[in-house]
Amino acid sequence: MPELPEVEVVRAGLDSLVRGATITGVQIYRDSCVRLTPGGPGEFADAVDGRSIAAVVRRGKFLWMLLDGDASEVALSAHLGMSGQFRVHAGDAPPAHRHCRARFTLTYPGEPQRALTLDFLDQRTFGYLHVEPVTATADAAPGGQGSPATVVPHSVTHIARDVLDEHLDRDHTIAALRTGKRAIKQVLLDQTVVSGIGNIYADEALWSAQVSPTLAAHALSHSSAQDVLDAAYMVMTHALVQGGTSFDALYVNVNGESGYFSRTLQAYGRTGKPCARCGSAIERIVLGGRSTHRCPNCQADPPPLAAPPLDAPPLDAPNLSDVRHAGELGDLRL
DNA sequence: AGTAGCACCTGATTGC
DNA sequence: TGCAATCAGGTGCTAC
Repeated sequence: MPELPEVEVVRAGLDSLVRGATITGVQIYRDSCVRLTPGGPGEFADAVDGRSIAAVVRRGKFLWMLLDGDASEVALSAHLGMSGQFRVHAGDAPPAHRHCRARFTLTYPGEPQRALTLDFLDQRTFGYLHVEPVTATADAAPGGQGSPATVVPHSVTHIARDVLDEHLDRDHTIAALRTGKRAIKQVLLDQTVVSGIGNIYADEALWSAQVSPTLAAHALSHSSAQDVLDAAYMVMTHALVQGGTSFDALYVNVNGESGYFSRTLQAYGRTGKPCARCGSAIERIVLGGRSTHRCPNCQADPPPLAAPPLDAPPLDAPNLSDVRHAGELGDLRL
């Protein structure tokens, strides 16, 4: 399932391929893939046809193309849901795939020979496209004073900055993670607290920080909250680097089940297998209707006051200085 | 205000 | 073998 690292891989791939292109054709194969647009697919197609793509931007799992046009700037927003993919075809495009929900024809001003076909595929149809105005905001994250001005689509204004965002208000995020009666895992999945964390990486971050997913947020210590946030950063960072290395420029694959990161998962999906730290069997519980995986020993609830030493070697954080977020329009190479 | 629960949807897997 | 039930997931909406 696409979470922040996978979406960033898609964003980077799309940005390198479609920036500067003009949308000269739109086909919608499944009307319901267009959402949050009152006029439906017709309005969507009319709004994006003829516009050029200035950049591909992301916050958390929300992705959008900034469109230049003669009217005010708008965004072609996309959410990949559980199974969304973008695929780019150079030259003659094959017939639309069975799961293709929308197809865009792209041309390049001054390069009449150059054209691309951009397909939006989505097997499970939780993903969607829409077109909407962008909004300048000091910071979409609640309480994030002092962050630089940012332009985000209207539908993204309530989404917090993500774990990899250098302007994430760390103190505010830690405080938010320690607020409320909800289990800490449910707070981690709340995209208005901190964005980009999905079910898989929430389990991984909590395993790494040795925090029980069922612990009430208000019972989380300040240092444990720091550990959880740091662990989320590490897990996301390593996934991003692995995803980036396997990325094919003309096949922008975000199918989480392709598993480029699954081999390094320590908790998610490992029910019954030994914990890499202590050997206890990883257990599966249901929390908020979502499957949750934890080590019953080193993620005991309540957590041990003195955490046992880590056997696993510490992770080194790769350099993320070239990961681009909303409002930052530099080049990116993975 | 904060929280819980459900709808949305398809394909793979499991159970009978 | 074939059918039915279950499961997976993120987000937005509604209800409490």
